[in-house]
Amino acid sequence: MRQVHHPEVGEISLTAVMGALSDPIRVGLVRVLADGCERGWGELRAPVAKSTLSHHLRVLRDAGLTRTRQEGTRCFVTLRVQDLRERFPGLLRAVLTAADEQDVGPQVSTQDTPRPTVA
Amino acid sequence: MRQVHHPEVGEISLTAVMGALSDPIRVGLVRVLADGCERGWGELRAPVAKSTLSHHLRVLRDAGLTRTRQEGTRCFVTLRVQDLRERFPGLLRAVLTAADEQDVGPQVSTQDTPRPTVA
DNA sequence: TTCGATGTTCGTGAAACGTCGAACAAGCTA
DNA sequence: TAGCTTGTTCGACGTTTCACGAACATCGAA
Repeated sequence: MRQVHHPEVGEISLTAVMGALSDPIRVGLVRVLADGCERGWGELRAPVAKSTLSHHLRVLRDAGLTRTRQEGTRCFVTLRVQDLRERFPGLLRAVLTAADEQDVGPQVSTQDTPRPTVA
Repeated sequence: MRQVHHPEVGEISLTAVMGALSDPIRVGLVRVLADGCERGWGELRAPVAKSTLSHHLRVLRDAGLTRTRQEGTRCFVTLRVQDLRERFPGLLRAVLTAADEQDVGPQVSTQDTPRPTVA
């Protein structure tokens, strides 16, 4: 399809990351990817049209939160856990903890392994 | 002028906070207020019209990041450090560290004239 | 080569955002 | 009372965001 751009670790902007995390669907996506494992694009489930999902994944990618890898016609998405830890120590953990607590973006899941509901 | 609304600690939404922190000027304001001390509205300096500054302070207040107190015709603003720590442990520190590192919102400052210390 | 699957991009609206200046409201002060 | 100070609100403007369906590009399979 097209080679996409990923910002370098040093280029990841705080305000861009904050903006990316200001939408419940995107926070839901981050939660799904939180374990650092790669997920297939088509595996992701969100209550929006696929063009909209593509848009959200693009925002996350452009902000430097995720990395997209292409393989044939398929895409795989990863949360840039290590890069984020390096650039913003403590931020990811704080966000994920709060997101779990408030159950942000609950309708986002993966086809195979739905996220367990937090007690 | 008007009684403003401040969300309770338990009502502070993660996505609202992230959205509030997605603008450099607002991050600059948070940096200025980071020590937890109260600042006078008129003491704040930012490269925008006062109506715009009022808008930004409103966004911060509505998101639950700051508290506004009125005294006569003047307003005083505080960062809700304790509330934020309680609601989002580790978040504020991570954000401030990154904001300092990237020098976000550098044009925001306080007028460094002596001001009445508020107890 | 043709077909189907997979994401991206485009075109289009509706809504939200950031910005400004002007007008306003509330409280001091002369 | 009048006038000044302080900050909010309003209306306007242009930009950006989010949403959708349709069209497109690319690759693997038939």
